This record gives sequence, C-alpha cells and structure tokens, in this order.
Amino acid sequence: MTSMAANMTALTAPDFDLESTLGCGQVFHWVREGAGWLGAVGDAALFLEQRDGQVFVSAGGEKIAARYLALDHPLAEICATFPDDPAMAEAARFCRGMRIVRQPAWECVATFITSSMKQVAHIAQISHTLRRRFGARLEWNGRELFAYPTPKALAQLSEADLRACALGFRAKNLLGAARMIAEGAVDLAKVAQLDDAAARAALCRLPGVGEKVANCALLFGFERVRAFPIDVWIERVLRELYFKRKRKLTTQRLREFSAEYFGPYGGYAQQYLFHHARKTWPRGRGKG
DNA sequence: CTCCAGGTTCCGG
DNA sequence: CCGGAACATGGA
Repeated sequence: MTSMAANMTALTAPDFDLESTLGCGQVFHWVREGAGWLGAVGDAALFLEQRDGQVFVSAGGEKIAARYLALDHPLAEICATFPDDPAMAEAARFCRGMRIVRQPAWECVATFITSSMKQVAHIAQISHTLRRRFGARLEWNGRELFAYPTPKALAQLSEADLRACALGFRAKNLLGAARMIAEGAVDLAKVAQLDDAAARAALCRLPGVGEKVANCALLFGFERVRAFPIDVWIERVLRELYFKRKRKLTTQRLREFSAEYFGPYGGYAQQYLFHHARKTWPRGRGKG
C-alpha cells in the first residue's frame, strides 16, 4: 500500500528532518509504519512521512502536526546562537533539521517520570504498555493506537496495577504524580504560565520529578527551549568535551556552566549534543 | 553472570 | 553542598 492511498497532505517544512526529530529520544511512542511514522499527539492519531524534501501528514492533522513538530521554530537563527566550538558544530551538522517538539504537558511529565534509570527502548515499552492498558483507543487507516492515559485514569489505579507494567520503583512516583494532578494539587496549565525557575520548582513537587526530569518536561512539554537537562550522557559529553582533564567537577558546577555557556536555546544545543553522542559514541565512553 | 540504563530521594559528613 | 546507597527491571 502506498501512503498516498491514505489521503495525505503536504506540510510546508523547510529545514526539517522527521527521522531525527522523532527518533532522538525526546519522545518515545512513535512507531515506524511503512515509510513513515504512526503515533498520537494527545488524542489525535497521526501518520507522518517525509519524502522528496516534503512532510506529509494524514488528512485533518495538518495544524496539529505543524504545531507539534515545531515547524515554526526559526532553526537557522537557533543554530546561530550556539556556542562556537568544534563539538557543538559537529553535533549541529549531525542533527540538521531536528526540532524540539511540543508535547502535551502531562504525557511528557509522566513519560519522563518513568524514564529514570531506564534505557530509551524500555521507556518506549513502558509508554506503550500504559497506553494500551489505560489510554483511549484511537485508530488510523485500520491501525489501532492509544492515547497516553489521563491523570484521572491513572489516579484511580493501584500501585500494583502500575508495577504490573514493569515500572518497578517508578510506579509509586507515577501514581503519586497522577493523583496530585487529578486532585489539583499541581495544575499544569498554571505551571505553563510561570517563568522557568518557578515552573521547575512547581514540577519538582511531583514525586519522581527532580532537576533532570523537570528540565526534560520544561523543554519538551512546556516550550522552554533554554532548559538544559543533564543526564548521564550529557554529563559524559560535558566532561569529555568541555572539562577534559578536570578532576573534581560537581553537578552544581555543570549546571552553572551549561546554563550560561549554551545560551538562550540551550535545550536545542543539549538535544543535539545528546543525540549525536548517543548515535556516535561507543557505549560507556568517558566513564573511567 | 555482571553491568548499566535520559534519576530521585534520603542520609550522614 | 557533596558523596553514597537504595530503589526494579531487562537488555547487552
């Protein structure tokens, strides 16, 4: 079957790369379908495909896709703000066209709560299990897919229900977060109105959300393109590329450096460095 | 079998 | 503020 049979429309998408945008580890539930990708944005099922320099989307999803994929981000301007160093330049070249998407806030926060000490493949697996068991059923062209479960849907479950989805110790955190949001103890719509620091503090009130997960949520779910999550990969990158033979280097110092050095689009710089390192560095480099 | 994964939290210096 | 340890699960 060709994708044209599914009634697709083209988007205006210059300087855009779908493959790296969906596959760089900022979002985990998209699955390859034919020559494209099938996934959900909130409760909207979307099929996306890039060929001949154009991006096609299943009919009806044009506006949602354009916003989600951040096709309005001025990528050339963004890259021009990156610090002028060899490592950054190489990552930017490697990630040409990759964009930071605009994920629905809750599923972004929730997904990263389940991400701690998990490989990307596991995070995806957990997302799919949660969606299939507790999310709304969606459909595209005869294919079944699922929306991420709402806070309310998760809040009424037991910790055992979530542990049965291979969440391990993250079950308690996801459940606690879902309940706080379902009860209104934390209001993500209000968080979106706060400045970066206040929004980060508000997110950190949720169980299982610390500095790193909060920054991922801010970057991928709240359009805070300056947020700079520091995970094991980025820590390796920073130590290796910017602090080569520095013996003592506290996490505090790394935070200060990255917040300052990478500028107003630090989140973009971070994701480019992350993706490049993950795809080109041997596993475990820089650990000893 | 051992090691480690897009961390957070708690606890003693 | 800093370093350690516990916390679950599965793939390499």
